[in-house]
Amino acid sequence: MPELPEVEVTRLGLLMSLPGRCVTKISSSNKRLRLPVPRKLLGEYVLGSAIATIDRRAKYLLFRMQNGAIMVIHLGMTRKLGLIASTTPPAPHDHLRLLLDDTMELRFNDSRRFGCVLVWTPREAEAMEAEFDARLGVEPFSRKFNMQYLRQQGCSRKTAIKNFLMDGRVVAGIGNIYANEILFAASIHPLTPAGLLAPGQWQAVIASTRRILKQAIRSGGSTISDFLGSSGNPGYFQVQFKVYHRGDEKCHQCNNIISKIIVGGRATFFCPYCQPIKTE
DNA sequence: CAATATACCTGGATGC
DNA sequence: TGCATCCAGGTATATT
Repeated sequence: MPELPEVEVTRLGLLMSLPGRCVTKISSSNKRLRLPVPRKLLGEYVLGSAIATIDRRAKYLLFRMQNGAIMVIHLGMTRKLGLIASTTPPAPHDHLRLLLDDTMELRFNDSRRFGCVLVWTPREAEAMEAEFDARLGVEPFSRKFNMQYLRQQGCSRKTAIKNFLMDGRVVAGIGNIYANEILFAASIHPLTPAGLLAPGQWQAVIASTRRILKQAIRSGGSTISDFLGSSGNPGYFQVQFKVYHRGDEKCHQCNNIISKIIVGGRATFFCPYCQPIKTE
């Protein structure tokens, strides 16, 4: 389930060898992803062009082409985007394959088809990116992710802090797993209404978010070499989960039992002792 | 306007 | 063993 850290790890992996490579052939499945794959635009603006660099915004990867076009890829749920030897037989659910001039292939495999591929032409790229950017929340590692912003966004909202953190229009890149882990690290009960957080709790949210995401990126980064394999990269952060998927197990911090509840339709894990409802 | 529900999709786990 | 059912989860859209 790619959230910000997994997308960032993917980006860092691709950055090691993709910039400067020219796309020499494109094949795509006829399956519709979240949106149809823009085969025509891929042929016009990605085929025959070199990849300049790759950026990330929220959970999206932005492949900046040397001709000014931008190819946007969202990994959906399945986190399989990697460089593979072009001789490797195609796998089921390979939806996009970009052959490169060094005989490697960039393959996007998305069995559940929750991902998407977009192409912005050189002419429209700037405007599209600005519009795209405006719809998304602040990046957790940017200066905009600060107490003033969070209190201003959160003050009038009754929704649970966990839903608030997962709202991509407020903060970019936090999904269900990291929302659980961040709130444990911040000692905040996931059901606490966002509007009732005390200043110290907002500070804890900010610090914990950055710390957890950074740790996760570092742990995932240790498997970057797996990008050259065919099996995707598992990363190592899951062994560090403090609460996610640990319902009925003991809290590592206090030995009490981790609770599992449903918040906003999502499985939510927390330690009732370490994360009391408390709004100072 | 905020909050909640639903649709999209497949593979793996679980239940009978 | 095999079949049905549920669950996972990001995001756009619809509904309350």
